[in-house]
Amino acid sequence: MRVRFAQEFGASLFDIETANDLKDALKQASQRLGFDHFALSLEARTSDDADTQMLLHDYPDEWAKVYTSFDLAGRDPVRRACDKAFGGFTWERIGQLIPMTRGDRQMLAVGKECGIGDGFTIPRHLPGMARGTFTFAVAPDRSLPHRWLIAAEYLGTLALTSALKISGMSRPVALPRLSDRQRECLLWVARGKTAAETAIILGISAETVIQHLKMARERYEVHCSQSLILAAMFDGLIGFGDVFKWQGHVRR
Amino acid sequence: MRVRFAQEFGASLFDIETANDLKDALKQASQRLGFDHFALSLEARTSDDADTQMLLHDYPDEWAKVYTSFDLAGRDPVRRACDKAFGGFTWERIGQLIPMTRGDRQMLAVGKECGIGDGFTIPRHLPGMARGTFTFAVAPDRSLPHRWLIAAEYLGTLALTSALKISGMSRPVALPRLSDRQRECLLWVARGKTAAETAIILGISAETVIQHLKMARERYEVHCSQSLILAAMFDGLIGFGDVFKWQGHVRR
DNA sequence: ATCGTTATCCCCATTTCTTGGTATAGCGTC
DNA sequence: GACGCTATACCAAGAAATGGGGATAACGAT
Repeated sequence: MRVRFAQEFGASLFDIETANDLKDALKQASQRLGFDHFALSLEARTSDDADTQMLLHDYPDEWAKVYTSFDLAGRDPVRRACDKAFGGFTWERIGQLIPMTRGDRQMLAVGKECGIGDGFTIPRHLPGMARGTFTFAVAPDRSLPHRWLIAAEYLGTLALTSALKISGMSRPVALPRLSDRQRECLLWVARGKTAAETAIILGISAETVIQHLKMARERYEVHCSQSLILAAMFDGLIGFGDVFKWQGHVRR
Repeated sequence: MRVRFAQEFGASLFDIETANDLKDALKQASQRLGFDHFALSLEARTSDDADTQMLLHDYPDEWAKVYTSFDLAGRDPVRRACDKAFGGFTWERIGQLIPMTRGDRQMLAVGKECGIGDGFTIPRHLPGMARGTFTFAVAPDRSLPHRWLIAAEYLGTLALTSALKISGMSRPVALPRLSDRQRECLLWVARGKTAAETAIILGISAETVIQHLKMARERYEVHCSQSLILAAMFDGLIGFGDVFKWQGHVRR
């Protein structure tokens, strides 16, 4: 029974200490569950140094080559859907999670040509700390083992937890802190106001607003307002609710 | 068999449209899985209204009263642990996830006095959009059904997904559609590139990039790049994963 | 065959942002 | 009292975005 296997396998994961061992174990486990391929991707913000990135997979070389050389990561619909789902999703459901462009469909088609048919992807996020996905995939002529997706999701979660442990990420990085005024200015800019408009709204000089934004950018070590807004939003300093709700009525 | 039950129950969740129906269903399901209590908490940032907060539970009145009146949410070790775990965790494992203070232990003890013994909590996050937890708990004299925690985690995830659907609702059509090129330009701008830099990256003229962005703004009926980025991100056209490197550019 | 969409390119005028400075004042801490 | 942080305000130069005009070509669908 697959669920029991997943449980036992999960227990064995706790002894794993290197990425290579993890990869081997995952390759075995994914096939045992009825999949042809797996891919684990983890991005964690570690203490002071750079961020940790881990990518383990047994995708066909062809696909990996196409994916990296054509910079497909930037247009991967699977990755975008990961920001919309609490739990694992089969790729046929992506269209329900996000709007699919023609290019998106084409990308999935190219994947099929390279040996990646249908897939099941598990997204996991720790705000401001880590983001990971685990994908199980089957060859184009085969179908997903729907009965065992629960076991697969469990296993994927454990794999990501293990990967997080391996990547040596225990301490959270200190988030940049903005002053109240800085955040306030940032929020109005995120709402689409210019610095001058924000100044009127807050009842201060436009130069001051510019100064606050300047300081905020310095703290986040970015050099444009777009990056500042997205970084602050990623860290939870501002949210879509803050940005959209003030508009009074529904955007859609 | 519990896993099959969880699957069937999960399917039934998709028809639920109100929080009350969800609560009734979850009460039944949690008991069927061998738990005494459940609690679902969801903070979602939707376009409708303000931020949505949903709290469904069948905890003893006493505990609910203590929890809210003493504002324990701010110092709840379970909540803190939720920021550290990719998957569900039993409360006995909290100490491995976060440092436990005396006050933390005391809080769990108070919970026991109110009828909440051991628990299993499932944390789920969608950066910038939603944060939710689902907890299964048993009475102080009973122990968690460890064999069915996999089914429980699956069920909890579906419940959170359902809650998100209920709170956000309204996913009609009318999503502005961007062409692939427009989206591509938008993505690079969201990554902090200027139009000129984007032009070099894409191998086209800067004027063309500006034109694509112009068209994209018109389709979304906004007049600045900030609003365009946020709107596109809200719709899932681009995601945090797309923005924060996967190409070697590190956000510190 | 025409229409709509997409992608590409160009010009111009104006506004806004970004970066580099400087400066005063209040507030709390050591 | 000195120090650090915050909020406020100003100046100047250059880079970038925005909004208003254009145009050509390829492609697919009606």
